[in-house]
Amino acid sequence: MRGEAAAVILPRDMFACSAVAVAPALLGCVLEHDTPEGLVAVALTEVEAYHGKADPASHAYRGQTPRNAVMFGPPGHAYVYFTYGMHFCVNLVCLPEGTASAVLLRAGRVVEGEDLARARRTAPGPGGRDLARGPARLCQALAITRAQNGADVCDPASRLRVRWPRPAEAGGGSPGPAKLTGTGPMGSAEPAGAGPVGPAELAGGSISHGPRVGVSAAGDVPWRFWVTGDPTVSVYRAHAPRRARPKPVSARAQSDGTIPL
DNA sequence: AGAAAGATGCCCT
DNA sequence: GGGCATCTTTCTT
Repeated sequence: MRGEAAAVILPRDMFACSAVAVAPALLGCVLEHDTPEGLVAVALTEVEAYHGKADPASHAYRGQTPRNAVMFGPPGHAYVYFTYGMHFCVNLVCLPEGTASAVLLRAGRVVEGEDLARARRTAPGPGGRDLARGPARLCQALAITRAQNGADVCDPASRLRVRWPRPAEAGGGSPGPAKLTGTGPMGSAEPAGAGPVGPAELAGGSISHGPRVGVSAAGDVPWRFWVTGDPTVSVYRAHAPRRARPKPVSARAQSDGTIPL
């Protein structure tokens, strides 16, 4: 394949706005992870914005900790966290160092390395639709783990990076990153549309938005964005607290069940 | 030190 | 639709 255009990595400016503005612009952009096994790339179809210390649902709400430190760092880096004892999820950090805005990548359509993605996924659904549907599945398909926490996705030399889609991947004309608009005041939530323009919009696709999935706080804020009608978008699920695991018969019970008088 | 909840996914009924 | 796997972080004694 000679003459294939070099990948257009997203400029760091793309992440200069708040997550609420950046999130819709990321729809259609391609996240790719180059590993010794091969390369897998997904075009993002569903994302969620988390607005740092002002957002009760954000990991950063209660301030900086060792876990969420990357969120407080410079924009354009990946914040990867481990949850439920078995899953990884990946965010892209927005706003300058010191703030903690980030976009959770919830789903994508595999556009490259589908066989490898399928091999990594234990239970891929029909047609590959489920290969990267859901934040943990997306990480599994791309082999994103703790090792990628802090990775600079704006560095062309990075194994984990985000690029503009190629024309065939965008489903139409895809001229490259549009001029950035609304790189305005930071630290406050801006209405969607005030930020960068993304591939999904430029390709004429429609973007939907609604409440975020599985969050217990600020469930009314419509900060989830997805490509309207795309089959790879995950199903909405409201936050449902799991019942506490049945405790031992008594906290004072001994291993054989005896309870001291 | 201990516990409770978690930005989930899978399997079962 | 509901239970469960499984471990880390963070908040409460």
